[in-house]
Formats: sequence, structure tokens, C-alpha cells
Amino acid sequence: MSFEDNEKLASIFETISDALEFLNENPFKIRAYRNAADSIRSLNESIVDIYSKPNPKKVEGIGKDLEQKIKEYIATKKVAYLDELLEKVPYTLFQLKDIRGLGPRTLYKMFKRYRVRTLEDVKKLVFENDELKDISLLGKSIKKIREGIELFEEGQSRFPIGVILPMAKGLIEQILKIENVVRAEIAGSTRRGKETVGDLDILICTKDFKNVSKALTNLPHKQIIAMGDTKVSLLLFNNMQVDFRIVDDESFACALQYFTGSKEHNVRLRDIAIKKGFKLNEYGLFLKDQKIETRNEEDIYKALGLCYIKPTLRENKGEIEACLSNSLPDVVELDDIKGDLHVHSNYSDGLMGLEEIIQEAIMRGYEYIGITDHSVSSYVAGGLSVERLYEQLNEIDKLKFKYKGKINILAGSEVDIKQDGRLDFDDSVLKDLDIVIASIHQGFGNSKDINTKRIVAAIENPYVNIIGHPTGRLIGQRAPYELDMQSIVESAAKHKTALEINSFYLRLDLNDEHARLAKTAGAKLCINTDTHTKDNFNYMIFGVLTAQRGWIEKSDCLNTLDYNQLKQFLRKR
DNA sequence: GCCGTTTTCGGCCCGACTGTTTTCAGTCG
Repeated sequence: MSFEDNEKLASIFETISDALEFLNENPFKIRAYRNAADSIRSLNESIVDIYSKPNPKKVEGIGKDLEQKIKEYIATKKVAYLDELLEKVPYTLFQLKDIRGLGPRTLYKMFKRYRVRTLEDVKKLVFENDELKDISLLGKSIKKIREGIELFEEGQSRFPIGVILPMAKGLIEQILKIENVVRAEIAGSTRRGKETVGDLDILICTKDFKNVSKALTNLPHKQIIAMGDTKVSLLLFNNMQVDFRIVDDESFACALQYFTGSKEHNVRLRDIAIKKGFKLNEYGLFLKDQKIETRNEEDIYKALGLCYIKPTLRENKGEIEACLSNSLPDVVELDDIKGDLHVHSNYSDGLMGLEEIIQEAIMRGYEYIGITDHSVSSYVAGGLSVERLYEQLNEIDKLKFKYKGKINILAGSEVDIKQDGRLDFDDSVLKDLDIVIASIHQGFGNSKDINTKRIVAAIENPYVNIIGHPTGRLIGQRAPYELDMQSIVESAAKHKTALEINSFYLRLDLNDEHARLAKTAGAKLCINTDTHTKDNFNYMIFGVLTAQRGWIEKSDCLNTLDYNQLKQFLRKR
């Protein structure tokens, strides 16, 4: 089954939507194209199959017009309307809309008046002119755009969750010390656990708007971007923007819901509210002119006839439908995790000794811990030779005895998958291990086909239990190697090999979407930290958030099993 | 451009802030 056409068509509709935005078209038409793109992306079958039938079934967000365009695409592999639009708006402009302070309207004016097409053109225009009266840009706007371009070029417009979350928690502590602040909560995409975050949103509860907003500007910052009674935006020294929203106690629940988003989820929620005769905004839930009491977010969802939806699921990716059909997943929580199965010791490139790891795991209340150092091919990571591996196994055997009753120790290895798909250790060695993780650490430049074959070969190996960081990406640093993920998840399900959700915050690999794909195929997931230092154990939360975003339940995970069930799964043959 | 058990037309989420406006457009979330 191939979804290539779904992705292509979705991206065509998305581009049309972008182009219409530049052309200042009807905002609802713009949204209609974007909705159609989202809807096509979330389909479980090929859009071509659906519309090749004489009486195609209804697809959400696709009406008469778009159905015609889909049929045109099926017949000609293109949509002429897009080409028409691209005559009016150069494609190069689309990449520039992420520049802060420079929206589609201004960009299009720049194009019409000054023939601006590329980043270089924009830079030339705004850095060589202190004002552009004919497109209503005077000093302050020009300055903002210049700053936006600098940020854009630094490529720091998004920050990894592993950096943002600890920082956000630190900010909350400071805010709670401000006089008259009753409550402060993280909102926005940080609360939804997205892998990277653009701006940090923080919601503050107080009655004293004036003084609190003023006090917020005393937090360390590089620049004040905006300052009103209900909203303060600061640019921090690391170029991260924090938006503080200030609300009173009565509005807090609705404001928290509203500012947590996502935008798409909220649009759906408001739509449901309207249909039931309510009005929902950041200030409250209203029936006619009467405000309904909402003490917490649960009250809001309940009033709308929905069950409570956790922040990590609020992406309008089917959670509302699932709620209505009583099939919302009960997603895995940090407390469900019974052990970490991917840990490096100082036998390879970890910093902790074996006992240190074990004691840390006991301290964290784990039922089991897997020691999985690198194999021989990972030279740089101090990969273990067969001899050294058996030395380690001996030491672990003694520790198993010493810590009996306190924790179960699994002796294993993170074995390299070689270029030809064979593993670094022979099966005769692997059979002596309690747990085997197979990972790719070299040969990232191979073709999609070769990469997929390598991983599938490892999945099929009767001794391999988990595929480590399956796509190899490092957020902001290294793109994932190309894979046919559908084949991989299907094969993993068939051969009872789990796929890892690596919790290291630059990996988060599998990501949320792939995790959901794996779950749908019936494959097991294993949320590991790939710990190298004591502190790394704390990263588990990032993997759990990613799993939640992928709709992963406790029962989909390997390391939520108790020790006996785990042992059973690990004996795959 | 989509949608509909109040509708086949007229809604579609909408408020805050900024800058350049003196009544509004653009951006953002």
C-alpha cells in the first residue's frame, strides 16, 4: 500500500493554500484547502483508490470543487490551478513566511512593488532602506523585519523540547515568586509535548494585571517584544520568545485550554461549542450571555459532551472523533514505565560503572534495567569485542546475584547493523544475551531500499528484540535516513521485534507519527533513554510525551510489562 | 471552498498587540 499520492496531493493543496494567502484571498477558502490537505494526510487508504471508484465515499473537507481537482490529479498527476497561482506568486516567497514580523501580506507587497523573490532580495530591501512608505513600512516595522531575518538566519526559530521544558519549569518558579501571582502554568506546544517549540507560552493567574505584567519585564531578557495588561512577550538571551498571558481566576481554565492549542484542535472545539449553542473563548464558556463555571479543563470538555483530552493528543488528528466514539486511547504515562532497556556503561562510551547504573535504576523505582553497550564496529563509541562482552556478562552475572530481589538486570548489547544487514555479533553470541538492540550507526547515505532491507533483516533475526533509534535523525543536525516505514512497522509486528522510541531529546526516534503508524500495524514500542550519564535517565519524559502524541497506550509498550511478561516477550522464537 | 435535523445561503474562532492608522491593516497564536 502506498500513500505517496496522498502526500503529493496534500502538499499540492497546502501550496495552493499558501499561495491564496499571499493573494489575500478569502481566509475561509485558504482554510478549506489546508483542511483538505490535513484530511488527506490522515487517511488510512490511498486517495487515488477512493476517488477511482464510481461512487467515492465522503472524505472530510473535500467537496465538489476539490473532488474535481483530485480527479484531475489522478488523470494528469497535476492540478492546473496550482500552476496558475504559481504564475502570480513565486514559489521562493513561500520559504520566507517563517520570518518573524514579516507576513504574507507584506511579502506580497514587496514582491509586487519591488520584485522581491528571495531571502537575499528581502535583506537588500530592508537593510538598505530605513523606510518604505509606499508599502506602509516605517522605521519600527523595518527594524522588526530586520530582527526577524537575523533570527531566521540563525536558524534558531525552534528549540528542542529537552531544552525548553527544563527552562520553562525554571521560569514558572520565578513567576510564582511575583507578588499576587496565584498560579502559573506552561501552555502551548510545550505542554503538548511537541519535539520542538517555537515560542514558549506561559499562563499566569492573578487579579493584579498591571503590577504583574510590569514585574514580568523584570525577568532577564534581551528585548521586550510586546507589553500590555494581558500579554507580555519577551525575547530571552538565547533568542527564545516567551509569551506570558495574564488572566483572572475565573477565566483560568478556559485560557489554559485555549493557549494550549493546538489551533486546529481549538477550531474544532469551538465549532462543537457553537453547534451546542455555546460560545467558547479564552475568557470562558458562555451559554447565551451566561458564563458557565469551569473550574478546570475537564469541565470544559464535559460541558461540550466530550471526554477529557490530554494536551499531547490535541492536534486535531482524530482525537475528537475518537472521543465521540469512545475510543480515545488511554495513553502511556511516565509512571507506567517499569524499566529502561537501553543503557550504556563505561565498558563502552557511558560514564557510569555497572553498579552505579543499577543503584540509580533502583533509586528510580525500576523493576528491571537493561545494560546494552555498543558492539565492536562502533569504534568511536568504544564498542565491545566478543571477549570484552563476555567479561561484562560475567560481571553482570555476579551483580544479578548481589541485587536479587531488588532489581532484575538484563545483560545485553546494542549491536550494529552492518551495511549488508548482518549484525556485528554472530547468533552464537547473541543467544547468550538477555536482550538485543540492533541499531544503525554507519552508512547513512544509502538508498531507501538498502536502508529498509538492512533494518528488516535485523527485525527478522530471531535474537533481536528491539530496533534502536530506527530513523537515525538528530533534530536540527542530521536528517533521518530514508526508510520505507510501512514495511518496517509491518515486519516488526510480524516478527515480534519492538521499535524504540529513543527519548534523547534530539532523537525522539521513532517520532510521534511513526510511533502511531507502528501501533496501527500492531508493532510493540519500547521507550528507552539511551543513557550515557546519570542525568540522562531524566530524559524518559520526552520519550513518553512523544509516545503519547503517537497515541501509544501502556499495552503497546514493551517496558511497561512486568518482569515475567517482559522475559516472555524477549524469548521471541 | 466546505457545510447543513434551525440553513442550499451565509456562516466559517476571534481577540490582543503593534504600527501607522485618526478607524484600520497586518501579524500572531
